[in-house]
Amino acid sequence: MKKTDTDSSRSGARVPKQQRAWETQERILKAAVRVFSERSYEGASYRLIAEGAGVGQALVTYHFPSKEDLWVAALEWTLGKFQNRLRPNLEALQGLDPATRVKLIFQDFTRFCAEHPELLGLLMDGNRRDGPDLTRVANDSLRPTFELLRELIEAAQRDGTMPAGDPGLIYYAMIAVSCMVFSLTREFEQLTGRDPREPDMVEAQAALLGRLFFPGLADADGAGGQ
Amino acid sequence: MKKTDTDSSRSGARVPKQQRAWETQERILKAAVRVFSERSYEGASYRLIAEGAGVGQALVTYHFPSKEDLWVAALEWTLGKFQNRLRPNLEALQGLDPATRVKLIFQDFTRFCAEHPELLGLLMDGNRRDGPDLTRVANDSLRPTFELLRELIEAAQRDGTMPAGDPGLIYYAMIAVSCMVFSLTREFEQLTGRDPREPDMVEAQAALLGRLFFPGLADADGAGGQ
DNA sequence: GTCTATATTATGATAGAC
DNA sequence: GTCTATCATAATATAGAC
Repeated sequence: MKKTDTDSSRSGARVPKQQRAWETQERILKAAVRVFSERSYEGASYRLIAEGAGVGQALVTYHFPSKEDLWVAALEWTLGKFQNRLRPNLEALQGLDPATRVKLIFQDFTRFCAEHPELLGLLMDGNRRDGPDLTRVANDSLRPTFELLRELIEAAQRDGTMPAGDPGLIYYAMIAVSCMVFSLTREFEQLTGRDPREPDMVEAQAALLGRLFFPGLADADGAGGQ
Repeated sequence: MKKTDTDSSRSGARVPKQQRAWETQERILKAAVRVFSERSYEGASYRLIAEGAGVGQALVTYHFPSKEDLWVAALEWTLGKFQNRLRPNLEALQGLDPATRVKLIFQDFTRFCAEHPELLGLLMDGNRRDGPDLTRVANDSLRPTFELLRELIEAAQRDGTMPAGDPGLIYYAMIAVSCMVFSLTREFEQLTGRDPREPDMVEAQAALLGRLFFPGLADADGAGGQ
């Protein structure tokens, strides 16, 4: 966001202001993600977020002048967390065939969604409003990963290791299977008596995703399929 | 909701009050579903809903004393629409094997979701709040359909015509594939250039659902696969 | 059943001291 | 960068006339 602090070298023992500011921003973002997720975009208020971050309300407005700004930052922060997790995986998987790569990436995304159920809520809130912000997030943050995976999916389809169908629809179907049950937790608990976030359920969900989208692939990875 | 108006037979040409009230309630519910869907639970206001229904704000409060009441009514109204569509299908499909029945029911649900993308938003809003209302809706409106389909899924798994895995997770995976892309419309449009609600995309989505969850079943129904 | 008017509270955003 | 105080607006809900 701000960046470029030449930092403590000149001012001796004093804690550099920019660094304090950055820590504050992180605390605000963390609280913002939680509140946006619990109460939706419109239900989240500067006051609640400031309270959650342990700062004054006006300070939140200082760092994120409008609510939309704060929402974009919160979403990009969450997406960034997954990108940081995806990057090393992509390198480690480079030798493998396309289908296996897609499979392992989405199975990891499933685990990520279990730990970060807030992501889907943030995205759905963005899809309700019509502003230009979602467009920006989609093109800047979502598109690169989407294009990469779409190409892998198409390659896997040519190999015959993934089902036929529009790659965009398949991509979104995998996203859906990965994350939706973790955003309908209460409902699922009410109907089945089980919490989908329990570790064995998460692994069962990852295994199911593998079985659905990669029926021809051996269930190779550690997590057994129920 | 109210019912029992002995009606015009006695009072001549006068329009019975109860019937007017019921029509008003329907107009309110229709507007409520739209506003809840566009602005989420917290962002929807009595004023906006009243405006959309063409009535005064206080009249909405009269028919639905609290916002939660209105949300429950809006959700149950939407769920009722699908139930009414499901019921005749269930009878017509009675002779068929379990897998085919599940498949056709969910493919119809996919089409329903394309026409009613508001459903997922309503449910997700309910899953954020913790009140007793979602519990009530889950047990009263969701559970019967869930139990019915869960049993069919289990039967299809015994036949070997559906993949292995926790039936609850599979049920929610099918729900996810059916409806999520229609609630992330703007994102999908931005990334792929196509509107998932276009008729051919809806049918492609229904066909994909069939291919994913019923790989052993012939693509029998009218809608061709991609 | 439907309306107008209003009480009360909370919101997003700003001003200005430090 | 962070705080306290405040403005203008909009929210849910209620009261009372018709």
